Formats: sequence, C-alpha cells, structure tokens
Amino acid sequence: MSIRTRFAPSPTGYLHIGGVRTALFNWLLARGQGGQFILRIDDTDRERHVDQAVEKILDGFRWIGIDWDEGPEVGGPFGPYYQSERQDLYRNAAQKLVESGRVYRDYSTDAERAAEKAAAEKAKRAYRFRKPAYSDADLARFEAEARPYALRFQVPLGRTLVLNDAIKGPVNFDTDEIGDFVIVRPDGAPLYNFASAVDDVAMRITHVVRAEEHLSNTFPQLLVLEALGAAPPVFAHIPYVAEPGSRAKMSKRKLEEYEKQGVLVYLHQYIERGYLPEALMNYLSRLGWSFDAAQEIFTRAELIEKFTLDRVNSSPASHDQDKLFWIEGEWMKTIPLERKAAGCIPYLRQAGLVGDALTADQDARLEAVITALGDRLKVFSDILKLGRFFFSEQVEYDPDAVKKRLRKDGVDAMLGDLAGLLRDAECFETAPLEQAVHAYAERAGRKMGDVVNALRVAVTGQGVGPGLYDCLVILGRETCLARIEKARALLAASKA
RNA sequence: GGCCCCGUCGUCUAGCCAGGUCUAGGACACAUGCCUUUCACGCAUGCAACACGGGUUCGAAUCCCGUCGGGGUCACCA
Repeated sequence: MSIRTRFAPSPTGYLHIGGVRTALFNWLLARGQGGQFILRIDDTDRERHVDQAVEKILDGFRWIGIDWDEGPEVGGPFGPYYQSERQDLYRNAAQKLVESGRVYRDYSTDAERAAEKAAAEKAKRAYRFRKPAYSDADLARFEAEARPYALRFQVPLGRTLVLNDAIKGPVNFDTDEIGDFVIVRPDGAPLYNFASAVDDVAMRITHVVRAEEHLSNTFPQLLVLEALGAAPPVFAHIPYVAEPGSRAKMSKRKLEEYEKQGVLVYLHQYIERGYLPEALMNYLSRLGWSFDAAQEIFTRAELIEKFTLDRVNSSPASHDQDKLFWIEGEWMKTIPLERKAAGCIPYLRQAGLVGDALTADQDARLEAVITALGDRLKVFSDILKLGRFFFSEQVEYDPDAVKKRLRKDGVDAMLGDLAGLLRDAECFETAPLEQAVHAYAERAGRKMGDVVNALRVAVTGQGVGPGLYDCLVILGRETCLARIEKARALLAASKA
C-alpha cells in the first residue's frame, strides 16, 4: 500500500515557517515514496476562523511548490476536506463510541470545572476530569430538563500506552495521566483529538508527521483509534522551531520584537521580499534534517529523493535568517536572466518606476542592470535597493558617500575634466571608457580609486554598486553628464 | 507541580543506535589576508562546541544514573 501523509492547518491566520516546514516534511515523504499528500482544513472551531486564511495558505503552498493530491480545490475520493463539512462522520463515530460504552455524557457546568481546575492548580497537581458518579435520578432529571452535555471519552486506567515514534523512538505513557477528554462539545462540534483521529482513519492516512507539541496528544488519539477498532498510523513528531540565537520556542507574542530585529517568521513575508521558492524550501528542509555531513544545497528533486524521517533531528532547531539568506544567494546565482527580470518587475512597478507594460527600452535596460548587478542581487526586492538610480530621473546622494568621495580638494575640477572626457568619448562602451579614465588618472597624477569612486558617487549617488563602466554605459552619456553637473552643484551649494 | 520530549561551535549540523579512526568534521555568521575602482562574488587562514557531576570500561561525545537547563502537555483551542 502506498503511503499517505497530510498537513492539517487550522485557518486562523498566516502560514508560519514552522508550519511550512511540517507540511514540507509530509510532502517530501509522500513524494519520495510515490504516495499521496493530502491537505485538510481543520476548521472545527468556527470562532477562531479567519476569513481568507485558507486562500492565503493555499497560495503559500503553491508558491513554494508544495502541491497536494487531495484537498481544497482539487477534491479527492475521501472528501470533503474541510472538517466543518464532515459533521456526519464525527457524529456517527461518536455514536459508535457511545454505544460501545467508551464515551459518556458529561453534564458538568463551566463553573464546576473551573472550580476544580483552580483547586488542582492551588494544590499543584494536574487537573484530570473523571466520570462523575451520576445517580439514575440525576440522569433522568438532566434528560428531562434537556440539560446540555458534552461527550467524554472514558479513559481506561492502569494501562501503559506505547508509541513508537518514527523520530523520537519508543515513548511510554501511563493512561492514569490522561483525564477523560471531551470529544464532542454540547453544541455538537467535535474536538481536535477526536476529529483528527477519525479523519486520519477515514482518509487512510498512513504517516502523521506533525509538530512535537502534539506528542502528548497522541495518547488520547491512540485511545480513540483503539476504540474505533482502527490500526494507528505511523507517528513522527518533529521538534519545534526556536527563535533566532536561542533554544526558546518562537512565540506569537514576540512577533513585534522579531520584526524589530528584522527577523521574518511568516511565509508571506519572504514572498514579499522576493525570495526564491527553491531557496526557502532548501533552507526549511535543512532545519532539523540533514542528509550527510557536507551537503547544504539541495534541489527539489534531490530533497524528494533523499529525505527520510530517520534523519530528522529530535532536538529543536532555531531559525537562522543569515543562513537562509546565504542559501538564497546560492540559488539566485543559478537563476537565468529572464526569470530574474520577471522577478524584479513587480518591485519596479510598485515603486512607480515602470508602467504596467515595459517599453522595449526599459526591458533592455532592466536586463543590462540585472547583468551588471550580478551576484549582488540576492532577493528580487534588491532591484530597488541596488538599482533604483538606473530607472529614476532622481538621484539620491548618500551623505556618507558624498563625504567620503566627493567632499575633497580638487574633486570638483576633476569632475569637470571627467565630464569633458565623457562628452568627447567617441565610443560610449565599457572598454574604451575604462581606457580613457585610466589615461586621465595617469595624466592628472591621481589614484585610480579616487577618480573612479568620485565618478561613481557623482553618477549613481551611491558609494557601492556594480562596476563603474557598466553604470556609465547603462545610464548613457546624457544622464551621466547631467548627474555630474548635479553633483558639482551640490558641492558648490554646500561650500557657499 | 505531575507526566512526556530534548541538550555537540553564537546558529544549522556530522559523529551517538552497533564505544577506539574525534588533539570532534562541514556550513552560516564573525575576523584577517588575497583578488579588486567600491560593494558583492571567489580563494586562503583564523575564532569557536561534546550542559554539569558520577558510574561502567584498557578506552565515553557515544552506554548507565543523577543534577541543571530548555520545551511540550495537563482546554468544551488546534
């Protein structure tokens, strides 16, 4: 039988990179063994449902290249794939458990349970719900007054459950540690530990790969599975993703703090910056998994071929944005020019630097700029940071660069000479321009670095960037001359 | 607090299950040098870890126990 894995997000917001990694491991496992990867939306709790969340999740998966064989939009033989649409299934399963005596009606009130919970906490002991000793008269009365009840699973005491986790190894758990848990709320809504187990059986899931926070949840689920007469799937619990530079788990509360430090934790943030999907997939795969002692860069096909559960680490990994950035750079080096151009255009458009459709000139210029930028372009949004001055009439002079390269004795006169040189250049191409500038530096007895850098700042406004002659040629003679004039005016103004 | 999981350079990790080849390897980051008109790239070098304490053994990062630290769970959330 071929394997079937699943990822079951609840539509409560954006996709966290930890969640994407979990989905990725499931997907890799299925793809590597010719099985199926299923997407199921765990939306049993309608109160927490966020509009558009499902669409955003699906878009995220599509972007990174995780495709699903069954699930939203594509359907499949075990649908529907929204838990909110599978109520009958849960009702039937619950009915079956009631009939077999594994589940009972719990008439307790919120206030009663809250009081017991508080007492347990005060006494520093774990709170565990156990079946109340209702008398027949009580039960008759509750029924007569149609008192609402939840359905609870009666946990068999004194047993030791054994889970053979594919990542953690064997884990023993005493059933005495598990309180009787609710499987269906008074309003009829099934709860996670129940719905998830029922769905995994119904959808013929063979491998459940999920975050380790579910490790303890597995035992109630094992009990449900057993009561349902179903064989448990293989479970694999992967460690959480820790925050950068620490072992502490990333927390939603600290989100603002991460933002301040420039750490991105949501998938859409990486998409917005213009990261490459293959880079993010590569990075995420290496977070908690390795193939051998050396390989860092993996193509999608290699990942599918080489991924196995037994090489997933059992200890937490912390998110390392620097490493992701490096992997991104490695991948960007492999991307052909046309794709880089296509990736950059949305940013130029957003900045109002190009229109909806590029003119032939703009198109040619964009390709020239990207070529000149070379490895400096790491993420697509860099086109704005590194190459804005190629597309805008405006030049913004970086004060530090101006101070370091232009505000020096003799620079103004030198720029005048250089302007003349550019004006008179017969052939406005990189090689001849380089020759001319070289000759000038020698004639004027100036260091090449001083000449070149002054000219760079004058025409680009920046102290760093692509090769100077590339810049000159792409900008064109007229623009270069105009900008040199502007730079000289700037110097004159500040001197006065 | 009970129970469960985890603990190798700052970070991602190899090695651990089947003890010696580990004066612990690779990568990111950082530092220095080379290349170079800047930056980026590339190349070279350097910095840096077996959480701690016992035990077993001729020998322990590897096996056992304890301590400490981190995390999860104990919801009518997922």
